[in-house]
Amino acid sequence: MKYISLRETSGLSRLSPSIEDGDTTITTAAAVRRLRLSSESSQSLLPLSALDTSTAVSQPATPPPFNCDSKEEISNMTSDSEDKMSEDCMDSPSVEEASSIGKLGGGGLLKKGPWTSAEDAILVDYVNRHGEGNWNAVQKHSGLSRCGKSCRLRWANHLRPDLRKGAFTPKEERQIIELHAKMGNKWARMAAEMPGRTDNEIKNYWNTRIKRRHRAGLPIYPPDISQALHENQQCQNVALPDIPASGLLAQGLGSSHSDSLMFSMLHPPKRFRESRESECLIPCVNSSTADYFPAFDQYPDDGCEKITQLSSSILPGSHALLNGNFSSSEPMPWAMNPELPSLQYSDAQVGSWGTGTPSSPLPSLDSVSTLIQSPLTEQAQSDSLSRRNSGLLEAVLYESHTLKSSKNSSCDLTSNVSVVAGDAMDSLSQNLRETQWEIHSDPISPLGHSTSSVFSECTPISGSSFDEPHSVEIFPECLAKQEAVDWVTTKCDVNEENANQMMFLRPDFLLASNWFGHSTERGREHSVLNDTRGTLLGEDFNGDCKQISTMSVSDSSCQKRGCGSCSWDDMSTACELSENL
DNA sequence: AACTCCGCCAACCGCGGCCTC
DNA sequence: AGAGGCCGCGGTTGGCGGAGT
Repeated sequence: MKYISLRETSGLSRLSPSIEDGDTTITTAAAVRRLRLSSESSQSLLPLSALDTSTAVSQPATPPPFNCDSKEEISNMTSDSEDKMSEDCMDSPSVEEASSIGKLGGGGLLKKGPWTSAEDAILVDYVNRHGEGNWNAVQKHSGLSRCGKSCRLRWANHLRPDLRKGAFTPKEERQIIELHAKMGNKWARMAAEMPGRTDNEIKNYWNTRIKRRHRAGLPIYPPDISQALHENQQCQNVALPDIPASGLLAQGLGSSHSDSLMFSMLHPPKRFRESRESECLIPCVNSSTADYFPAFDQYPDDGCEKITQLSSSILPGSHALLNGNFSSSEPMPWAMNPELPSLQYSDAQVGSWGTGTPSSPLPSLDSVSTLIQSPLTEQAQSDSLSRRNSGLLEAVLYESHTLKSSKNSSCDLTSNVSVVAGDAMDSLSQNLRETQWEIHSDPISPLGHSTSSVFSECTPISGSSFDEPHSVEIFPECLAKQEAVDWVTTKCDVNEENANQMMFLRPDFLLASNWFGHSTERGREHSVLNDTRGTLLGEDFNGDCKQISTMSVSDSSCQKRGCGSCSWDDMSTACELSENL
């Protein structure tokens, strides 16, 4: 027989785990009644077997006297809710707090802090009589000195009869991971997928899990999920190249501004009352995820921590993790790679794009959102893990590869350079595919030294969001980069129809063009360009860029188009040129 | 036993969307 | 159209309790 200790004085919430212990699941509302029953018997220990969960929902119109966690409270209980509140507050541990905020109830200042069982009972009673919603009326009509928000939160997180309290089961943990992989930090959506669980629970679980794993230097997601989503990405996001240049630019260079633009455009609305439109954002994940993560069971909870010890420094590029602050609005390290298009391109994508999938429809916003939120992983991680395997290089190579295919003969990109680049890309991709996580520990790029340092000055590129304040704090250059990007994006009126024309705005395209290469030739005029380039891509970029530029300039379809002489401070010219393409 | 550190989690806060007037 | 209220979501905070020293 299990007993619930009633020594707790800070509300019911901390009783819940005890109640939940074992397979028994009862609601907190039921616990209210339990406590009431226990108070009547004046027992300090309540036998669980005596609990009756069936009565949790039906509350009497006038709550009978009930226990407020202490015998003193019991003796002070009256049938009047406000009196109960007063007594409860006087006896509750939050009395100091309550007194510190002034008069309680009756239109006075609203109480804050932990809920007492008396308040819980009042709220439960009110909801049972009037139903959910109209939370501001609770305070008016029930005597509770709590704001509507607080009432709603308390009800939703603790008093709802259909809540499942207690620790997450391994199955639920797996589900959370999968859902997070699919949705990012959409806790409410995740909670909707997990009946009986609240967004707060899930959020807390995730945050603590992230912290734990971060401390352990382990990846957030088990390799299986990474692999599954990676594969998923292959069959989902084949049309990214068709995304307007503005989007890619925003993606590629990221920033608080362009990022927000992108997210406002690409992320589904916060609310999705109408439907679960995103049910199939990642069909493979969504549908019977266990099928897609067959090996995940071997990583219950922290089981996967046993794996990938090889990645001693996980996601060094993730500023969130680096900071020990897991903040949210960014997708998780790999659920958030809107920053660089290159990081979004899986090897398979590159392959599929390279081989051309012209019929591929433009992804829906949701799918794009999914792409941004969930994908990338090995590559992004390897990118971030590997100083030698910058995503930028892949972007350049990819772009070269893509241009070769998409432009066909019109743009003769089938030069040796392109072939070499494509081969290198294939090689790199193959390497990535084969080595998977191992690459993290020893990511020897087939391209040897590369643009490794390109992004070293701006870590967010390797898998984090730009919209975090601390990212700016740590990487002040990002601000300047953002400004440059903003400037570019605002200077040129980009629309989807001109996406191809505006391709030159894509950073990878820029890299492949001779814009940068010519910068030195034009002397001081292009100091701005140099600065911008350095700002955008990091100081170390220059050296690496020369190589890239040299590579690309040789075939330089861009050069033929005459856009090689554009400078960042003359974007109107660039726009004009784009129109003439 | 006393103290500190850390994890967990309930609750608060700010923001933004929706709805009504 | 827009102002205000309501509601929900996501991020953050602070308290509690357990573990470690």
